[in-house]
Amino acid sequence: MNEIKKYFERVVPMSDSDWEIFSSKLTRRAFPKKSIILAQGKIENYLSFIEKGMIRMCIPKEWDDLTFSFEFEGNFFSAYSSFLTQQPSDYQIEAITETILWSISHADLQEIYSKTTIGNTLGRYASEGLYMKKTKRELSLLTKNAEDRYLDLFKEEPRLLQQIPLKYIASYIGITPQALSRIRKRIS
Amino acid sequence: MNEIKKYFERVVPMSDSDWEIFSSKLTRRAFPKKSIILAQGKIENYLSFIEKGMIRMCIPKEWDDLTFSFEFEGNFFSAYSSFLTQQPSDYQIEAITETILWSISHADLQEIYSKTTIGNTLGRYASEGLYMKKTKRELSLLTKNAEDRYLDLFKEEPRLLQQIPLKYIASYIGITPQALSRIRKRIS
DNA sequence: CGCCGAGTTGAACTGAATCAAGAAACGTGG
DNA sequence: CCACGTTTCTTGATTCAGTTCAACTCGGCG
Repeated sequence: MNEIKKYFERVVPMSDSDWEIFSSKLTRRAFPKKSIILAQGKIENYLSFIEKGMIRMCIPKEWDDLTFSFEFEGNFFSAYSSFLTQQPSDYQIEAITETILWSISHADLQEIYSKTTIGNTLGRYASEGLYMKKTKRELSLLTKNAEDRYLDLFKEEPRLLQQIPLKYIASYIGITPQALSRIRKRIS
Repeated sequence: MNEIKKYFERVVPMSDSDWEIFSSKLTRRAFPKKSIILAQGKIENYLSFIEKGMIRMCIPKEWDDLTFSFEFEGNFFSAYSSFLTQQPSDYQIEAITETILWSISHADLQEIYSKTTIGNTLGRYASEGLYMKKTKRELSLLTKNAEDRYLDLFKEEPRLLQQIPLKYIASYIGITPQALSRIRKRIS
């Protein structure tokens, strides 16, 4: 759980009392490999920090299961739109490996927003980060070919690509599993 | 300027005093056709409402000028990342036609955030909207072909496609001008 | 043991890029 | 207001990345 405090303090200094308020709201949640953390159509009630494991966000029905993002140890995630609007989520969140989360509920987070000054800073930082990540992906999809997108992903998260099924990576990159298989063969 | 109040009130009710505070900070800015509203590398100082005209956000150097979005009359825009972080903008903003904006500066907006309760609501609403727009575009780029993306754009904003140079639309869709020319021919 | 999902490989096909050249529209100066 | 050069758009021919369909292999699990 100490990892979470470190994460915050990379962004903004946090007083002991702020941390006290925040950490008291955290709930530990564990998910086995391949389990569903948030089903499509459900309302996202949590903002979660990944202590261990990795997850993917996807739309299972779209184009035979489309992956939109992966998240790994030491990062926050949420089905952001659903969490903010409290409407059913278009996206599904799945645990790729066994995963341990520290989660804060929507209601508790609102309370933190009202009780601490850093709440809003962190919230804005989160939304900025998400936005910029999407922007980067947009640029990549528009200007790069599949091979370059694969290499970019590999460069960022080499350790993970070992553990993630090829078909998920392919759908994230925006190509078929066959095409990715050929790319891997070509570059190795 | 009354359009702006209407815009806000679609989102959240606004008291007269809130509106008074807000509107007193608005500056009218006019730009001729093809002029640069914000050059790449400059820091975005404004959040702007389009009273008249249309703009596009682009990266002029990337892949020979890549268009990321269009914005039209009755909407807000900003080089969002630059505005929030007050760092130089990767994007350039250009007036496609003659354009009239009502703009609020970064400093004034901070003041409004502190003076009114709706400021934060509106700010969050703006970032949500931007995020969801990007998400929609991501899905479109991953699952649809160029022709469908063109038809989608046409469906949303038919009046505009007349006025926007084909090459900008092509780069927004993610194809070459030649390919878009052929698509237009095919579907007409 | 046998099955089933995941990955690999091959062959044919297709949407879009690229290269190239001509036509139309546009703006600027004489 | 026309003439010129420049930019934008169109059209054709060729090439290429990635899809689709199909068959085969491998590893894990009931």
